[in-house]
Amino acid sequence: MTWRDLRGSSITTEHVGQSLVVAGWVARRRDHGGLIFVDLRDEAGLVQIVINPERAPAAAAAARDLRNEFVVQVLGEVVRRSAETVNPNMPTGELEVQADDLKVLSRSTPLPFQLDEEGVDETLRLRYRWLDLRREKMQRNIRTRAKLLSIIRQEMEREGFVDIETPIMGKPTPEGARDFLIPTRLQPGRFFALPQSPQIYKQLLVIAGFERYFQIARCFRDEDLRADRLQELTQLDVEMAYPDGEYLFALIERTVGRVWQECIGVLLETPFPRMTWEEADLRYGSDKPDLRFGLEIEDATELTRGSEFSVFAGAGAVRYLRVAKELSRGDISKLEETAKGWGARGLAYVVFRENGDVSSPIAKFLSEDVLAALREPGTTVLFVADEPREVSRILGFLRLHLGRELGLIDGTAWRFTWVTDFPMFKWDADLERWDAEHHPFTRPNDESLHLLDSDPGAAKAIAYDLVGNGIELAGGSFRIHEPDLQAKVFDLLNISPEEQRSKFGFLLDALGMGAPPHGGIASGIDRLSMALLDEPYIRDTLAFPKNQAGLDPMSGAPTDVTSEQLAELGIEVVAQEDSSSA
RNA sequence: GGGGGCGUAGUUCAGUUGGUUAGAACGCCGGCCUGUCACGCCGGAGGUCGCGGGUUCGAGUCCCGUCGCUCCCGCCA
Repeated sequence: MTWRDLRGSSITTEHVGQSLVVAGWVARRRDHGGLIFVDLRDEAGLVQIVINPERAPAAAAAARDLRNEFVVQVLGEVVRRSAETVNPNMPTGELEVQADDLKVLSRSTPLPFQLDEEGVDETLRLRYRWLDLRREKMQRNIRTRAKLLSIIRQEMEREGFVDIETPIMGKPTPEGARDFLIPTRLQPGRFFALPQSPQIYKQLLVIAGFERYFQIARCFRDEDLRADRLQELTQLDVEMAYPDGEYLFALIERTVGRVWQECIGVLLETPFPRMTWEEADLRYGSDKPDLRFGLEIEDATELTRGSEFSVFAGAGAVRYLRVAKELSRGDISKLEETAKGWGARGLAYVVFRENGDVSSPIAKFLSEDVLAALREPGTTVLFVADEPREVSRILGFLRLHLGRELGLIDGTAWRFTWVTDFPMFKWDADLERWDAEHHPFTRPNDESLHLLDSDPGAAKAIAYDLVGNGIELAGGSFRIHEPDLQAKVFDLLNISPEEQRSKFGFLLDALGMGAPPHGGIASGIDRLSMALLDEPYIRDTLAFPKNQAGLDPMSGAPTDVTSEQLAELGIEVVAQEDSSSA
């Protein structure tokens, strides 16, 4: 007799009556009615194996010692059980395999945690990641991520984008995040850096004549980790010559649309709506607005200009959120504390009661006209007054906070939007200089070119982000392709000509040798997976993540190295936090 | 760098105003039952209450310190 080998795939009703070889982990074993029942766990879930000692004495003997998580291989016939004997709540379904033979392929020690248990300590999960990954949710996450990557590659290749790898060991970058540095034996005392992004390489590739480039690139940043932040991340990197914004947006919309539909069966409405950065800032206090709920920011700067309330009268902007509810004093003072944590100086409020009363410590400073203009019975108005960007920032935080606290967010909705026309620069008040909002290679739009000299803060970039449910999922820009314009932007960013030469000389040289207009977009695959899977922890979109301290509990990396290794590299470790002997 | 939370059995947790021998569930080991499926029943093993110090007649519990994990702020062009 020939056996059909079904190891690695799953049994369906089509297999009824056939003899098969199946294999998997033993999830449970039960003895009953003289029979031995074994639930095998494989990719598809659980399959029940029944061993009758009279029919298969050898299999029964082999199954006697089975405990959890042995790997076994079973030869047997698939049977469908009669309807009246099937318990509708049965996890193993209506099919079972009647075993003729059973072989233990691999044994297991008792597991450090149970695979069906929720809330297991993350360090333990990471320490035994190979077990953690056997769990249904992790299987789904990792497999879905693979599908996402596959769809992205298909779409990019269909459009003629060429997949080109760029160096992992590169030049340390002066701007942006902290670099991971790599010493090298051949050049003691000198360091490579891991790339924070292939930004300059991709520009060079387009300048080199690869008019459409893409890469699924690994990027590294030596910054603190968060629930939604990694040090080592994966990014779809796209760049093209003669860029066309509409084309790029449509490309991303089509790709994201396919991903959502084929991975989770959600049909996204495209094209995605768009708003300018300024609009996002004014209405949502954020450059990544969560559009799953309203609660938009309203402006009262003009309305309160003549107010006797000095905080309002002297502020650069007075804006407010209107909550459709009469908040209590306690609620409001809690909100004020929270807002102060974000740097708010205070939180003025007016409660318009259903009965027409007005409760507010500042009402006496506001004219009847002002109150009449704001009046909406049964609502609470929360004001923040300060410089415009502060007001935006604080109300943006407050809006999200209230959205969560008041349960305004529709957890089933998918709301995507493009945010366009980012500012070129933001003012760093501490260092008293301009910083690039996006990065130093971003192109100002044509209308903003003349503002670079007169009013850099007002200059807008050809830069855009894709935001989904308040998460930044992609971002890109058109780049500067003229060396003189690039030098001018470097000047504005307070990078001296000498620094420009030493740090970016090769880019300036390349731009000076016939660089075509170019631009592109990049998308964080980890964040995209998070959004797609509705997974609050970015680490659970990855097979082998580091923990929040940047350590790998499984391998123990990073570790000490021998003094010989250090000597070869010409490195001396001066001060070492002594955590090993504690 | 700063703030919050957590740390008790292999795992997830409970543990009262400080009070005898620190408990439960699951897992593990042994036995029984016998078309079971979160099987059921009986029995058993398993603990430096993260670590150090203090207060007290007495500390899992209170205080101080410290370590680890986690969430947040800073930071992440």
